Amino acid sequence: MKSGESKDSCKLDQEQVKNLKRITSKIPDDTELQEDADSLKALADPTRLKIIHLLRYGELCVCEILTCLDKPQPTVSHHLNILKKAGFIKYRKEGVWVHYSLRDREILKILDGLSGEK
Amino acid sequence: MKSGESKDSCKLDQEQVKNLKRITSKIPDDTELQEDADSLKALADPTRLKIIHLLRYGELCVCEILTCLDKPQPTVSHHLNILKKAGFIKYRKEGVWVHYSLRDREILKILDGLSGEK
DNA sequence: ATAATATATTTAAATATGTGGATATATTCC
DNA sequence: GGAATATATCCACATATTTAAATATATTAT
Repeated sequence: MKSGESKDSCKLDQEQVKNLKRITSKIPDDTELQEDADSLKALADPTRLKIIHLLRYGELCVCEILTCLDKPQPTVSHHLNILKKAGFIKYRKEGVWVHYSLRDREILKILDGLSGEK
Repeated sequence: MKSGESKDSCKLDQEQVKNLKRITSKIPDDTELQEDADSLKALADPTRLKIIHLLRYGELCVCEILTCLDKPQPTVSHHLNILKKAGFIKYRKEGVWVHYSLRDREILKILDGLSGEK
């Protein structure tokens, strides 16, 4: 193998290289890709998806969410924390109670876009 | 603690219970939630998001994708496999070359819905 | 103050996932 | 048939994630 050649890649002709340069200039940079992946990762769990769906109809306190989820309280608290850090939900404290709600209903479009078609 | 009470949940009044029943009857069942989570998990990786973005402009063979990604070939092959299993991409063999393309442009709506707002 | 309640944090174990080297397969060319 | 090339699979390691028990915190009621 001559120097300058990569072991992993193959021979692309002039036109392909030109096409790839055009494409790569249009796609999001690595930072944005990482952020988007992190957002999706926060959604990519059945328990957390269920929480989002529950909150679609208005705010709920943790104990209400708990009764819908059939998971121990620390587990639910952990998932709420992940959704909060990702910016999908917010909370409002009222005495001992903590009421969670969606921060922005835009996520619902993503969820609705998932079911059925792909 | 009396029998019949759950340790993890708290006291909900009649109205709250009624409200929760109404809500839970509307949300997707656990099977669908799991499927949606699996789909999102397949997207929730920066390398795979980049592949989807690259394919937005038309089909590409593996070696073209390779030159855009700066990752060793087995790693890229693995990510392509995950996207294929999840149903986001398809391939077309042409001799030694394998050309990948989007199976449905609906995903692009999800990606475009991510950037910026939340 | 003490007790009871709602929620969060800590921690550890089990499982899943990303990565990449080594190797296999499959197709084309000579 | 043998060499070269494009891609896939196997495997092992490192890291991340889910789960849940134990414990802590914070608020309210007595």
